[in-house]
Amino acid sequence: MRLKQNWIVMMSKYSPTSNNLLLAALPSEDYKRLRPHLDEVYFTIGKVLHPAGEVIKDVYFPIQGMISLISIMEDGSTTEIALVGNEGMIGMPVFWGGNYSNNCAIVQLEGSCWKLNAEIFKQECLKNKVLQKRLLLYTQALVTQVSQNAACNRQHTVEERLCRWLLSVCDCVGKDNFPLTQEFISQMLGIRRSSVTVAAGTLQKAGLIRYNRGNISIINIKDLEAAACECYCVVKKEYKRLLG
Amino acid sequence: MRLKQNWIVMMSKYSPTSNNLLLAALPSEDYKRLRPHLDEVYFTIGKVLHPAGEVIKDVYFPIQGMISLISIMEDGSTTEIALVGNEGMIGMPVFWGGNYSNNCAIVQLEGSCWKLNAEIFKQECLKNKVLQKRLLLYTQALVTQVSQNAACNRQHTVEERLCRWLLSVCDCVGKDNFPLTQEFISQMLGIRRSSVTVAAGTLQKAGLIRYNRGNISIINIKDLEAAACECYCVVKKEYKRLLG
DNA sequence: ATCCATATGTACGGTACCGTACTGATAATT
DNA sequence: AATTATCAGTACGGTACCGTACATATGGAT
Repeated sequence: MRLKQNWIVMMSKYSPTSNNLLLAALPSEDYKRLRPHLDEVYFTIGKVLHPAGEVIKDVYFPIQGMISLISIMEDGSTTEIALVGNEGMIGMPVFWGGNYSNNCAIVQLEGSCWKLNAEIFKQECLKNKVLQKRLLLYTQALVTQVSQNAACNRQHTVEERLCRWLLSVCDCVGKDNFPLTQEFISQMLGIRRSSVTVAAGTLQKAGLIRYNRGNISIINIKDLEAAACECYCVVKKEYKRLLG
Repeated sequence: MRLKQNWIVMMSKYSPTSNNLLLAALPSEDYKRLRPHLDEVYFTIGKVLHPAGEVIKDVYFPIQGMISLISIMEDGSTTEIALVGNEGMIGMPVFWGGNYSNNCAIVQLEGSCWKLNAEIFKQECLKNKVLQKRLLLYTQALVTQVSQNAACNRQHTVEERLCRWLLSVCDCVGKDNFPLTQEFISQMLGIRRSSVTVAAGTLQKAGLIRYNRGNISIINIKDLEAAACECYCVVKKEYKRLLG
């Protein structure tokens, strides 16, 4: 509850209309036309925005917080495919034309989104060149992230990947501390919970992070970057190039 | 040389104009307008169509053969991100607007492509709704494949992944035997060459495949599917749904 | 026919991570 | 204050895969 109030205070620092970067890039007349259809909704951790394989009824533009796209295998094992913050959008298959995908979208760090009916979004995409262009660039950014994940999962150690992931989360929410249990992280990285404990313990001993019962703080971001695999920088750089 | 002649014989079975499925989906007037700009080029194994990080000058529409998108890490290790055959296109970053990406496109199985100047392609994309729609659907198919790879690399064994990969190659080129060294396969799967030897040996003993000095034959496709991870079917099904 | 380059098979110690289980700490509930 | 639930730390045998090295097979060149 305290956390949520903190967030309301933080909100006042931002524009009251929109701080999703995709929406913010729209010309104001486009935005005005869309505005009546946008509902601000607040989601807490664990909320599934899009279950895998179900037709997407609404798309979401994150304002703060963090949402993960997750692959769930037949045996129930999970792997994070991509991480989406206020630079992006949840529901890209609507833009792409497939209307749904095999991944599920789940809230990792609570926050609010602009909710938009999928059909209205689709109509807007058809006539709005600026939006199209922006969504195509975001598509490439997303593909970059997913590609890097594919290679990273094959090539890098748990500790490197944990560092990378923490840095990404840090960028995504713009804070250096966030509530995340090791259990949750293990599901994102597709590893055992106790593997997270060991890796996080090493990082804690080295003074890079601090762990406190479901709360994690980044202490030394420079060294954390050094301990992370190259994937963090590669993706960050490409996001900057593509989305500015 | 013998192989190449075989291929020329096979060609005669296909339409002489285009058997890339993306191009084939275009209305004939669109295709006619584009046709003068399309050059048929033949590529042999190992040819790099797009180096990582270089602005893409030409896009390619495979007719036969197989092209892989590869991630190359700082230490030189490689991982296949996606596999592209005549259902797809090489050079999607031109469509997406980023103009290049961090992945490189390399020929895995020789064959020919339609080559198209990137600028002309870009102009065509701007005015051609059918092409846009088709490329967006292909985008989602590609994302599906890359996503599944990310999760697969995390969750499945070498043997499962090898089976999956062989089946994918089989679908991609429409033949049940193809020239591929274990060294090459190991680079695609991001593993040691000798790990491929062991896994392929197991499959060979089980009568699923036959290996012969750089040539691999699928003997028992049903059992190979049973030995592969679920990823093969998941991706295949989604390609069918999206691209028909 | 011989040699050589290329491809595959085998071996072996090492290690990163897994599956499982249990213990210990801290917050929430009563 | 006591109890309970949740979360983190630790342990230990097991295994899949790695790095490296060397041996063997095979097709093409001389």
